[in-house]
Amino acid sequence: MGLDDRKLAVLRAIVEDYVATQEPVGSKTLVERHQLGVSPATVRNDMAVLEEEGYIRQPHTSAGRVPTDRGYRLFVDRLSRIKPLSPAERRAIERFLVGAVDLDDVVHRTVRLLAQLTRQVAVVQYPSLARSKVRHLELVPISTTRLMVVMIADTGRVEQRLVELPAPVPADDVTDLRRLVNEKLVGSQLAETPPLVQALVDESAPRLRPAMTTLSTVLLETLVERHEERLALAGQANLTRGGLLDFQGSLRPVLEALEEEVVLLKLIGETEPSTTRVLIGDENEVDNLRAASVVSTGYGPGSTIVGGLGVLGPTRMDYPGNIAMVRAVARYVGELLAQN
Amino acid sequence: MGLDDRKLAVLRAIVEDYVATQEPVGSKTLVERHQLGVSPATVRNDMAVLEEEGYIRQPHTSAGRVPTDRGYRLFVDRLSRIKPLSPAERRAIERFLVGAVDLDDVVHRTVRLLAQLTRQVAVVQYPSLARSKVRHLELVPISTTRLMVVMIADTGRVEQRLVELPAPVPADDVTDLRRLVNEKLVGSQLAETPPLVQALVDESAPRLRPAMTTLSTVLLETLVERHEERLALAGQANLTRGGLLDFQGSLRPVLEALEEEVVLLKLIGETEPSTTRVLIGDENEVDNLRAASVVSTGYGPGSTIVGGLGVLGPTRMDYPGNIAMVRAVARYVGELLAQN
DNA sequence: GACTGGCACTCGCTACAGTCGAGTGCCAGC
DNA sequence: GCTGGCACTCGACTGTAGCGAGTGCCAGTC
Repeated sequence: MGLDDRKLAVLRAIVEDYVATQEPVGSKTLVERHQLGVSPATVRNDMAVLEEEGYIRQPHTSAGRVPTDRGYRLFVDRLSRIKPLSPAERRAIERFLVGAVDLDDVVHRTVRLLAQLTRQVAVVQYPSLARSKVRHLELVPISTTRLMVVMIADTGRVEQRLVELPAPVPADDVTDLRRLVNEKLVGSQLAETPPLVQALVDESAPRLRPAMTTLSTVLLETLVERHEERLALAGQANLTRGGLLDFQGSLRPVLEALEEEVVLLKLIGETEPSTTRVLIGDENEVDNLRAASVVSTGYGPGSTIVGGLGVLGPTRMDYPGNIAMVRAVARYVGELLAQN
Repeated sequence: MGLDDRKLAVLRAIVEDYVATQEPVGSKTLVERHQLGVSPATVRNDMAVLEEEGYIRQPHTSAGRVPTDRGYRLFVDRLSRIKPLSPAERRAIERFLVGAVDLDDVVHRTVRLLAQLTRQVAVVQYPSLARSKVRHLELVPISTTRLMVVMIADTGRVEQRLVELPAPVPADDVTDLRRLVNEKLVGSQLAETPPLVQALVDESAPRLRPAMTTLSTVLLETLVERHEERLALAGQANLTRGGLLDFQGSLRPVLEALEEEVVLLKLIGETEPSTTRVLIGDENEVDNLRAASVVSTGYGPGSTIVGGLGVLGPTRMDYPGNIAMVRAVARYVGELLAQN
């Protein structure tokens, strides 16, 4: 494990060159491009050690070296500093996000912005319902036995569901139902509503009981259990950059994984708060994405986190740059949400 | 132009074989696989004519023949019968679509179903707002100067927008506003609302005038002018089937085109009612999709049309099969919508 | 002891030649 | 008008050879 400073410098140089050129890098070109102050032969010795330790490998005997997942990991953890954004990028972010009129708009703009800045596939999770509070519940009668439930969350998210009532409910009763659910649920965290919803049924007048029961089932189902999470995706065309070299020639598995919302949520769904997470190659547990890396972070108004966002690309990506972008975009989005 | 029956049969055989095998088809294999009742030499003569007329071409001298866009066009128009669905497919459609709880659900299930059945990229347009009628407008006060406008359309579509009011509006006034907009707009076709919305401003009491003006602007903006159209996409991974042979080796342009909602809408946005539209290769006007074909149709409850859906794939696709699928799915979705 | 220059070796890439065979166009004959 | 036959084309594949980038190792130097 004894990697002295120069060996680390060599690894850094290899990663940087490989990311830039997309070609295995050899000892000679390495000393030419970076001022390592030693000869190619020395670098070769260092490379041999790095290879033994599993940080780099040779695609075939007598080709240059390529970083392994482990090498990228070391690079990200210890050898790179987050690249500050250029003024142009900073401006792009601001310009892109002002003028968003509602949450949908914010999410869509964000995901496109991120895809454009990083030139990778971008993913943005809508603010998680589980982390949202109920701001208002509206019941709109569609017919006497049909109700449209519209839930507005404090994060700006709006969900609706059609409810089929067991029996006709007069308009006055709908008013009562509306008052009751709002009194009870507004302001509460969605993840914690189940007991409240249950109480709602227990406490409501017998007259309202059947309707309330149905309503509560739907509320629980839609808002808490079911496909509560949504996300937006952009920049899939970026996967085709770098010819077919990345992803060993087949985009298939990657495209398939991108169609699975569950998979993506697991990847960018925030775990630890406010740090930027980097998953490199094998580290993520999706088989189809063994050749991909993910950079993600949480976002939200102020210091709270309501959802995740990130980018996905080949392991051979510009980590410092992408990490910087993801963070910056997350911060801007957070500010935007805080304003509402 | 004089193509006798046998020449047409040869063309049909070429298309079918090429679609199935993905390889240029020669005269000998053709007579072996189809009972044409003539010798390879004769077929060769016919092929020469077909080539002269532009229906087929040779990738290189002395290879087999491949249909041109023009050849596919003739095939679709005159040489193919729509393939009836297999019972399994029929069942798959039914099973997939029952249990959809709301419009979002219907659209998502539909697009996945279509992608799975056809093994192509599927696109489903949400019911167009322009073709929807207003069922209900809800105004939810978020704060004294903020209003959430929720519009529920008869097609099940729900749109919301945040409105920033010029001055605080008391709760009673909100009630009045709600009553007014609903009285005026419910039941009207969205495309025809602009004059109604204008009238709304003119007729409202001076006290409500400022709020109503803002409200009307937003209504017009969101519901009529702006991104009124939405769509869902699935099956992009299917583009990678057939190796890199389709799309001459580069998915890039296709993936890019698929990210442009406007482009897709133009492709599947219905024009003539209720017919199935087939655009082959060059026929569609998007440069990036010159190598792709689109099969699309309109759908809606009963005989009205509220949106479009379709599939996109290489020109070398199973037209009869895909046409059948697209039609069948559109019909089922229409029935589903009619039930609501 | 660490670094360096030199050297033999590996091996993928490219170019080139040769062969194979699927497929064609044409033509004479039925 | 169809057919069998035939010469021809040309891409795909195979094998060989040379090139060159890159390596590992070793002996020599500071």
